[in-house]
Amino acid sequence: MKIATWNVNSIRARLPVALEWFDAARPDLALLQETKVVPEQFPAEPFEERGYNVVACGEAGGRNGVAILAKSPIEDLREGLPGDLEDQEARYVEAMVRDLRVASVYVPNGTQVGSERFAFKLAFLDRLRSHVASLLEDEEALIVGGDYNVAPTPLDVFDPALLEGTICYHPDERAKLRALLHLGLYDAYRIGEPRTPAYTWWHYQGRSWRANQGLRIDHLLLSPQAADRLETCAIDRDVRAARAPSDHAPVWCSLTD
DNA sequence: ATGGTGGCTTAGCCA
Repeated sequence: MKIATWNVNSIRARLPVALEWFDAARPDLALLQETKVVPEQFPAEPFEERGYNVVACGEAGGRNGVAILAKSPIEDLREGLPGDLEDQEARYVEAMVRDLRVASVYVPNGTQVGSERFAFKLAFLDRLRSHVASLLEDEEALIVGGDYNVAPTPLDVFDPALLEGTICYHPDERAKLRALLHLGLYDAYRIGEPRTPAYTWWHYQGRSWRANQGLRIDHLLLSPQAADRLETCAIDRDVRAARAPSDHAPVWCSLTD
C-alpha cells in the first residue's frame, strides 16, 4: 500500500501537475495540504475518474485546506485538531482507510519567529502532540503525514548555521517536533536514510531550487505498528522541477498489506 | 538589508 503526503499549494492552480503526478505515482492514499479551496470547489471529478474517494476540508475564504484521497473507502472521518475552540483553520483531518488510521496535517508556517502566528504554530504542535498521544493508545497502524513546517535536524536544512533560529528551524519548533516523535513515532524517511541530507521544500524565490537550498519539512510519521510494515520511503523531488510546480515535493512510503 | 516569488483575492496576507 502506497501512502503519500504533498503540500500542493492550491489544488486548482496545481491540477495539471497533480494529475500528472497521480498518474505516474499511483498512490493508494494521498494526504494533501494547502489545497486553498472550499470543499464545494475542490476539483474532485478528475480524481474520482481515476478511482479515488475524495474528502476535502476547507475554510471560508479558501485558505489552508487539507484533503484525503484514497482508492479504498474513507471512514470514521474527523475534522479539526482538538484543543482550541477558536481555531477554525482547515489544517487537520483524520480517517480510517482499510486497517490504517491516517491524518493529513498542515502545521501553521509561523510567519516570523516571535510573532503571534509563531505562538499559534507552537501551540498547534502542542495540540498535535496531545491528540497523537491519544491516538497511539489504540496501538493501531497510524500515519500522521503532512507539512509540519519544521525541519528536525541539521541534515534537513541546506545550511544549518545560516538558518539556525529562523522560521521552520528554530530550536523551540524543533523541540516540539521532537516531543511529538518521542511519543513513539518514526520519521519514515529517516528509517531508510539516516544520514543523507534531503529536502522536500524549496523557496520559489531566487536560486533556491537550482542551488538545492531546501528544507525537509514534510514528514510521514509512523506508529510502531505502521513502521513495522514499512518497505520504502522516498521524496519525489523531480515534481519540483515541473512547470508551475508546488514549492513542495511529494513524500511517499509503502507498507506491506 | 525587509528585497526576492507565488496564490488568493483585490492591496494585503500568508507562505
